[in-house]
Amino acid sequence: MNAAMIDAAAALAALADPTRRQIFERLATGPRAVGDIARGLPVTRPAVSQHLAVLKSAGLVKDQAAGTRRIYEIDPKGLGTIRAWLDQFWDSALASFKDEVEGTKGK
Amino acid sequence: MNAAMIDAAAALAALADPTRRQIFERLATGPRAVGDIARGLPVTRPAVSQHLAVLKSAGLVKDQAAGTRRIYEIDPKGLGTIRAWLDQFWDSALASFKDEVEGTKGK
DNA sequence: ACTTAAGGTAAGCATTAGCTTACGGTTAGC
DNA sequence: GCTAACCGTAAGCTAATGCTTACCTTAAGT
Repeated sequence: MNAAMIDAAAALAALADPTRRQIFERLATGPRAVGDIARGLPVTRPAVSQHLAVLKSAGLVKDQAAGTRRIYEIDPKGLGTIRAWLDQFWDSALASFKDEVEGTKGK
Repeated sequence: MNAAMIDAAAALAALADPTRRQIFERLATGPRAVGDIARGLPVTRPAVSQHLAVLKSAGLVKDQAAGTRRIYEIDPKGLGTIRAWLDQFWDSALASFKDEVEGTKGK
């Protein structure tokens, strides 16, 4: 019902791609420019640019102009929405786990 | 480096699909059989079966035979791997957020 | 034994999505 | 002003994937 839950879908879909995760993990070490990110990745720079656009619209990264370069960094907002979405199921998961270790029911 | 981090990829990819999220959310209310899950979803039962296989191999759900029916329920393991993967970036995200509110650099 | 219910699997199809090449726009430096 | 660096966008192609129909197996009920 929350607005955060809605685009938790976008954040999950964004991090589902391996290349996008690589970019995201790379940004975890600190802010970087697009060309710097593309350097060392097995894809071309335009591909990285497209991936960054997806990550940005999912609230996972932020960009910032710096002359002719654009500096990207991790945006905490996207991580927060995913975490909030996961917490929604934490109770159910714990209940399931509790039933398992107790082993009283069903067997 | 952890084994949990490796198949965090599978868990994220599994939850990236909207139908699979619907199934997962439906299971959060309690264990259900396949046909029961398919009832009310806009896809056919075999599609649900395939989705459940993906969720299962990602460690997100567990199944259990009950006569001619199979009861699926949420597996906490999959949620744990995602959470562990997310926590890996929590520090970086907080550092980024900290730089933002301080606003000393860059402006 | 026969029938019915329940569900996994195979084959095939249509859509999506990631990648590349090519191009255009903006800023720094000479 | 001109050139070079940096980056986003468009167009097009290929591979992946989600869905359906059809089939087969297993278990329960009569």
